[in-house]
Amino acid sequence: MPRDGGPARLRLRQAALDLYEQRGYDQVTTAEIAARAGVTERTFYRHFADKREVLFEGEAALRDILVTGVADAPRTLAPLPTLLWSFRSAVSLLEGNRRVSEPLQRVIAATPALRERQQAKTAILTEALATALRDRGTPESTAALTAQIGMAVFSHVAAAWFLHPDKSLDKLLSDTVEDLRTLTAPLATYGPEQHADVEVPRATAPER
Amino acid sequence: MPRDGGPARLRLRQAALDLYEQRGYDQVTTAEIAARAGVTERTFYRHFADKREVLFEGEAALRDILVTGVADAPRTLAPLPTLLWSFRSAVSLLEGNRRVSEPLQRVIAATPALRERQQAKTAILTEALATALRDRGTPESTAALTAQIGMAVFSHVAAAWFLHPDKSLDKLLSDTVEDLRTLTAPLATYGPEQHADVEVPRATAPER
DNA sequence: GTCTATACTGAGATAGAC
DNA sequence: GTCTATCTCAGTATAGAC
Repeated sequence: MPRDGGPARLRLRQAALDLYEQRGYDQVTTAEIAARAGVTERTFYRHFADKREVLFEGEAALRDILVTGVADAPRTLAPLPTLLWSFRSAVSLLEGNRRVSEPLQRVIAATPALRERQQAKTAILTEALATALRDRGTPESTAALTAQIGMAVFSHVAAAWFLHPDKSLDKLLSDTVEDLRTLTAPLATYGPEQHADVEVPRATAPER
Repeated sequence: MPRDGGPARLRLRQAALDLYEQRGYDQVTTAEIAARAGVTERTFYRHFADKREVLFEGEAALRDILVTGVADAPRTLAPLPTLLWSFRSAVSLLEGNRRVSEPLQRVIAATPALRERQQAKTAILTEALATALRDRGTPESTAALTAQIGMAVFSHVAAAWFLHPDKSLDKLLSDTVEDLRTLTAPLATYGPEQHADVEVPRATAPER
């Protein structure tokens, strides 16, 4: 019997993706996936925590690349440029996996339960980036915010890349950074005092 | 039997929060929640789509406030300041619901499945803000990115508010905006050409 | 309101890789 | 020998169909 990462695990992943794509996520049972991979249902659950997790193996690989990128970035870079530097180090990983990630993203987009899981994975990745920033000296107080801004940029680039397969990731990244600069430019004049004279509607608090 | 929003629904929400807090989310069955609320398990599922949804009624109220805030913001404001303006309109909602939202956030934080759902709700809220921005003329291309940046600020403020209950939300918001300005300041010198001479590590593409 | 499919868990046993 | 992947069997609870 092969060890971890062996054929069984890989066959389960491929079987799951195939079946989810053919018939839709909720029309597929874990028993079917296991059968197609040539193992029992219980084995499926020994490899993957649940029916969704089988599609998200690749997230860990991306996370490792990005965290390593942050650790390896020039020490002179500020926090947000550090993240951008790290993103560029993942470009070839993304480009190389397009063949797999495109059908994967289609299946995820079509299934609420899978979208939920992907958002959770993104949150984990964001937290990992925040930790990586703290490890290289970014202050506690801003590491989390920086990571969130960075992930917003990254997600935006990834989304644009699926819509415009012809454009290069490098180009999309610098375009998005340009957008971010434009968006945050008006903050130069933002302050609490500036708005003190503006009528701000105060909603009365219901339940929540 | 009362209609939607009636006592039964409210009792179910309170019963679920109490039980989840006392014994932990996965140690509570929907049958128990229903019994404590004095209804059948079937009634639970008539009111809420699943075991998680019962805790997230308040998200819709927050979403309505924020979307309305965006629609009502002065037309002269740029996209991101529009969101900040909207956030200030929700301050009293948040302050008024602190008594409820604190135990709620504790339960959610302690349960992976509930955190996942909350992230999904945040994603829905982000999309609603992007749509609200588009409705007032923000270009397609930047509305989504703006909404993501805005939600990062909002989440950051909310998190800080739970850690520092003494500080005012208004103060935390302007502090966070100040942080955002500082973070994005170095982008002025960012560009693809600037990094062309820097050695960027290219990872070899595994699976994903 | 009733019935049921199926996602998921636990304990215990086997067997091959090291 | 240990470790780990796999299977068997039995069970519970969620959520959807009727």
